Order: sequence, then C-alpha cells, then structure tokens
Amino acid sequence: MPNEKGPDHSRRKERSRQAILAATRALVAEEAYEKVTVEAIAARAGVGKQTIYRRWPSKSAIVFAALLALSEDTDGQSVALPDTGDLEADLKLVMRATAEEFADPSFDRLIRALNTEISNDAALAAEYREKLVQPLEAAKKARLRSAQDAGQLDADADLDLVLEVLYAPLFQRWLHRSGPLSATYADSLVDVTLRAFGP
Amino acid sequence: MPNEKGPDHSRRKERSRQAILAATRALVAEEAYEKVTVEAIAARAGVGKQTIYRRWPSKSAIVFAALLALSEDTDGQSVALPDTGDLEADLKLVMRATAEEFADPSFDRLIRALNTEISNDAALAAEYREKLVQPLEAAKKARLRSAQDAGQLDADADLDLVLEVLYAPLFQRWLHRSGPLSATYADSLVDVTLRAFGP
DNA sequence: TAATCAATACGGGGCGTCTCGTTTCACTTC
DNA sequence: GAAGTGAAACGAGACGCCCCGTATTGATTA
Repeated sequence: MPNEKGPDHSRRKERSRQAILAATRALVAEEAYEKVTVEAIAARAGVGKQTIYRRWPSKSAIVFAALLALSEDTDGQSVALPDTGDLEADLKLVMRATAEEFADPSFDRLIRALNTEISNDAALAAEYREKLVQPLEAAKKARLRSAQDAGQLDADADLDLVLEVLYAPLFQRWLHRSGPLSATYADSLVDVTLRAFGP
Repeated sequence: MPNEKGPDHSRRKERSRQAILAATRALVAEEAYEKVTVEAIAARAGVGKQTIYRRWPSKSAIVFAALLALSEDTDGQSVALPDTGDLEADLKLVMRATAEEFADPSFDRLIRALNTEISNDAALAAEYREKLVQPLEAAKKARLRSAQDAGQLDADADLDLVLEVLYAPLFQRWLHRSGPLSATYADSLVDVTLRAFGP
C-alpha cells in the first residue's frame, strides 16, 4: 500500500470498492442490462447505496469503472500481441480469439452495456478511448510497425486505418448481429487487410 | 398538416399517427435521448398517451417506427446507387455523402438513439435489418455486381464482406467518435476496398 | 349512438438524496 | 498495552422525483 500520510481508512474503503465493482460486473454479465439497478448492485455487494454514490456520480460511471477495473487487473505491464515474424499467422490468431470473445454471452452483455453508455455520453466515450482503447491500439500498432520493418506491410500505410479495416467489420457484425463471428470470417478479415495494405 | 382526404372515410387516426411520429423525430433530433419520454411525445403531438399505446407496444417501438417512416417517405421506388461506369468515382460520391450525413447533429442523435435500442433488443435489431438495412444493402450490392460484370471488381468477392470493409470503419469511427469523418477519409476507405477487392 | 379521442389519475419501479443508528479506527488517557 | 473517545465511514432503507404503461372519464366526432 503506497499510502504515505493521514488516517488509514483505506482498508475498509478498498474492500467495499472492490465488492461494488465485482457485484456490478457479475450482474451485468448475468442479466439483461435493464435489470441491473443500483439497488441490486448495493444488495449484491452488501453495501449501502450511499457508499456507492459517495464514490461514483451515476450508474453509467459505476458500470464504466467496473469494466475499467477488469482491464486494470491484466494491466500493469503493458499488453503485447504475439510476434512470431509471421504477420498473417499472428493476426489470424488474434482475430480468431477476438471473435470467440465476442461470442461469449457474459462478455457480450458486458460490452453491449458499455457501448450503450458510451454511445450516449461523449465524456464517457473519451475516457473509454483513453483508458481502454488506446493502450490496446498501441500494442496492435507496435505489431504492425514490426511488420512494416519486416517488409510484410506497406511502410506508408496509415496504421489507424489498417486497424479500422481489420476490426471494424467484426465489431459491426457483432453489434448488429448481422452475421456469424466464425474463425473463417476472422481469417478473411486478415486476408482482406493484408491484400489492401500488403507490400 | 394538410389533409388531402376530403371524404369522412378516414378518421382522426392517420393525422394523430403522423403527429406522433413527427413529434418523436423532432424530440429525438433536438434533445439528448434520455430526455425523450413518451409523455413529452404525447404533449408535443397534442395527443393522449393512450393514443400512442394503442398503436405501439413500447417506447423502443415508437422510436423505431418514427425512423422507419422517415425512410419510407423517400422510399416507394427502390433506392439505387449512381452507376456512371466508374466504380471508384461512384463509391467516393456515396461515401462522402454518407460521411456528411453522419456529421449532421440531428441525424447523429437520431441514429444514436436507434442504435441504443437495437443494441439491447435482438427482435428490434432483426426488424431493423429487414426493413432498413437490407433494402439499402441490396442497392449497394447491385452496384457492386455491375462493377464485377465490368471487370472492375473481383468476380469471386463476397459482396457482404466488401460492404463491411467499406462501411464498418466509417460507422465505428462515428459511433466511437474516434476520428474525423472527412471527405479524405471517405475516399481512403474506397481506395482500401478497391485495393483489397480489385481485379 | 358508438367510436375515438385528450387528459389525467394511478400503480410500479428505478434513480439519486437524506437520515439514522452502528461500526471502525486514529488518537488519547490511564 | 488496555480501555476509552470522537469522527469518519458505513449498512439499511425511507423518501421525493420522474418515467413507463394501464385504466378511467368526459368531450368530440361520425
């Protein structure tokens, strides 16, 4: 605990904070989002509603913080994509994993809830981009830059655009449920991207 | 609202129906979506709440019907994309127009509201796909097929995939506000798509 | 007269605030 | 150390507000 000063009420605080975030994640993952109420979160976490509102200003903020904390667990050391030297194989591995992730019902409900909040709250969207999206994109771009150095990708390619072409179709297909998120589909997105931005 | 039906055949039904849909569109376009309530719609339309619930089962259904009616105005004759014989020019025209459309604040709020409802209601999403998306996609595919016949596009290309690569990045950039929807960007999406699926 | 309507009351339920009595903990005082 | 103390944080939940969707009523229209 890197606390240097002042009264140490942190033990109690931290425990209830974690309980609130865990309860939120559990509820969002297992129920339709409309059923997730602040009262339900408080009950599940074994805390009073005021304890929640002392920390976060709104339900959106709670949900967002809950998902943010999820990624901060795996964080600490920065994420990195596999780099075997074979760009196509590496990307297909990652895209297949991503497609599988979206097919999981709990993850589906979680990200759908997040997108609902984000879509209607520009400030939350900015925080989402800064804290969740950008670190991931940095890792992806690092892998792409390595591919550029290896001559497997157009050296002048706009990496933001490359990532969009690679991921946006998958994301849209998931969001609108407009088609299967199969391994074949994941592979074909990689093929398309490499054809468009290949050397 | 001018009524062209002189005879007493139709009752107040149609006029109030139009008033409700128009009021819904106006409210969704000018306010944050959370502020759009059924009571506000009824007040704006000069209609009782019961008149609304006699026609639609839920708020989602009202919003959806309001946007559906919008597209049915311009409908009647099926939509068609320009076909000058120059695929690149035609697509850039359409993509630039699409990007501009999304930049309009009223349209932005409208489609954001629709996406919010759709994202959390699979049945509504299916109806959305059937009544709004598929007619448009049919028109787009017709243009792409014409390009295939002209040898400007890989004859074996999966047209669903082509459309996704073309539109999904724009859609995602708009939804997540992750970058400018400029004409340059629209053009580069066409360039990428043609590079990936060109002959 | 018979539908249809606008208006409005109503129950149900969630959000965010407020209050209350209790627990925890840093800091005394013995 | 052990016992005591005050303040901050707490669990519980009542409350006011707003909204959804239903039910009722008296007026309007065909």
